[in-house]
Formats: sequence, structure tokens, C-alpha cells
Amino acid sequence: MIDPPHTSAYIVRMAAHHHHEHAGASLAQAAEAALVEAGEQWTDMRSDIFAVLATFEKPASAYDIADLVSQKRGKRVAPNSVYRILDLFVATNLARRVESANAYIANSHPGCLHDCIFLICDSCGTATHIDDDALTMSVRAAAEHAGFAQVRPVIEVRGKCADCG
Amino acid sequence: MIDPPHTSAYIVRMAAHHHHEHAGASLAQAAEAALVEAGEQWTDMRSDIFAVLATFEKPASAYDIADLVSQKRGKRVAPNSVYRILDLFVATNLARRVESANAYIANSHPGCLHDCIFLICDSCGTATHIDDDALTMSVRAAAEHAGFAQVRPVIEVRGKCADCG
DNA sequence: TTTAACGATGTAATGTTGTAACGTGCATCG
DNA sequence: CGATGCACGTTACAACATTACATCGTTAAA
Repeated sequence: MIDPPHTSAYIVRMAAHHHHEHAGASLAQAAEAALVEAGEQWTDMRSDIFAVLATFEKPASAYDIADLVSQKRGKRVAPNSVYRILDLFVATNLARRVESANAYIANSHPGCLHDCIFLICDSCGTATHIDDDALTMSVRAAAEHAGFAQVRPVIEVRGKCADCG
Repeated sequence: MIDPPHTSAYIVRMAAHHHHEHAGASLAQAAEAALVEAGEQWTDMRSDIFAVLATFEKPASAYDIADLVSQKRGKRVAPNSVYRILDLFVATNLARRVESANAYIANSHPGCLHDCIFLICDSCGTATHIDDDALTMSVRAAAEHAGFAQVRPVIEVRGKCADCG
């Protein structure tokens, strides 16, 4: 049922599955909407943290974010506070944690809930993501087959990106 | 080409692909052989660290290992030294790093080089692994399709294991 | 047989990532 | 008003990881 990634069926299926890829103000608005939708508040602090997170194209550590938000506000924001909000973002799908980098990345299509595959370049650190539901569903299925429940797949690929090749 | 995990074709393929799953002394021997094969030395320190690592059925942190090896030797072994050797083990495929746990696990079939899928229980912490080359190859292929080279897939699944269900 | 080189490990210090515990301010609602 | 709940602040600490340099033993060249 799953086509190898080099086949035309694969390409077609991938193309068929496209989201709104937000950026900038549009992304912030989408994030706000998603958070409110989840019954949470869109506060100044959360807005600032999301804004900073969204400026990164590499996964950002909580400390990176804390520093930049501190600058932006002219007042120290403790990592602690950043973690709290990042956890909220992850729980509400506004952001993802990149486990292999101990860092976070904004979800460019909040509100659209599904597993992501992250590609992280070992040279330049930039992360891109692939959506391939068939593949992620296979991973889920394999885990469930092994008796696991409430599964949360972590699928990341480290390597050299095209630019750094 | 890839069968969903619940089909008989899947089961057959998985069964067809079985390795020597070592344990205990047999595993230590296999590890030693693999390390020597890689042109590295099998020292007392490495032997002790591997032995300790192999006793865990949950991923073990470098500090966990440092503590136990320190006990075993009656002399403090610094985390530093443990990290050095764990890095070597990972490089030579004697052990794997579990990214989502910041911890390490012994490879139960060293010498057999391929991608693993780890299942880690959020409740009890135990980790099992699945070998599904078709799935991991698909992930690799997807990354390469996106222009990545020298790819190293990180495929882990967090969830509740059958015992903790 | 010195001595240079190398690999493995030791030691100390430090940097990075993550959590726990508790306090404060502020809005809402009875 | 006072009670409740939530967001955020503050401090301290725990856990994970790296860097720089020292020591020790074996091997290889002089």
C-alpha cells in the first residue's frame, strides 16, 4: 500500500496532501487561533515566545528563546517560563520538540494534526519537515502491533542537507 | 511494496528477518568481536562499561553507567570517560543512543548493521526494538528524496507498553 | 636503550538542558 | 469583599554533556 518514495505514485500522493504553510504574521495568527481554539489564552508572553520561535529556521533551544525574548522585553525571562510555554505549544501542536536536537521548532501549519518527519542537517542545523502520513501510520501500526498504545512517533533524520552536500 | 503491519505478508517478512539475539556472556563476546573487527581495543574499561550497559533493559544514561561502573571498580569513573566509550560504542554499532531519552542501550546484535526502531514505554521506561528494514528504508528514501545525504534515521516511538497498558 | 608518538584513561572545570518548589499579581465570580 | 484559578516570576537544583589538559603504558623509531 505504501509506494517507495521514488515512484510517481508517491509523488502524486505527497502533492495531494498539502496544507496551508503559514509564515510571518499569518503564522502567528494561525497559532493564536489554534491556541484559543484549544481553550487557552493568547497572552503577550506566549505571543512573544511564539514570535521568536518562528524566526528560527533551525530548531531553537529554550535558552536561545529565553535570551531573545529577554532582549525583546528588556527584562530577563527565565528558561523556566519558556519551558512552560513551549510545553503548552507542543501539547497544542503549535510547536514540535526535536528530540535529537533538544530543541523546538514552530509548527508551520498549526491546527493540522499529524505526525511529522524532521530532517535536520548536521552541518548547518537547519530543519525541514516532510509529511508522509502513510509512512508515519506504518510506524504507528508497527508499534501498536508490538502492544504499544497511545503512541507518539518520533521520526527524525540526521544527515547532510542539499545545500551542505 | 510495504505491507501494513497487520497483514500476514508483514508477519512473514518480519519472521524471515531474524538475527542472533545475544544475551549475557554471548553478547559480550559478540561485542568484543565486533569492536576488534573495527580495529579498536577491547579494554577492561570498555568491557566493564559494556557489561553494565547490557544489564539494563531500559535506556541507561551515561551517569547511571558511571555510577555502576564506579561501584564495580571501587574507584570513581567520571561521566566523561563513560561518554567517550559510549561514543565509540555508538560509532561501532555496539550500542545505540536513544535520542528521546538522552540515554543509551546495548545493541543486542552487534555486527549486524541496520536501522532500529525503538519503542520506549513512558510508564516503565523499558525499551524494546523492532527491526523493519522496509520501513526504515522508506524513511531513508524519503530523506534522500528531499536532498539529504549520509542520512541517519532516528525512529523512536513513545507510548504505553503492553504491560503498562 | 632512550625517546618520541600514540592511544586510553584520569581529573577538573564548565557549559547546556530541564525541573521542582514556591511566591506574586491579576482577573473572575460568588 | 474574599476565594479561586491561571499566568508568570524567582530561586535553586538536578541531569546531561563537553572541553582542556594531565598521566600512564605500549609501541616504534632513532
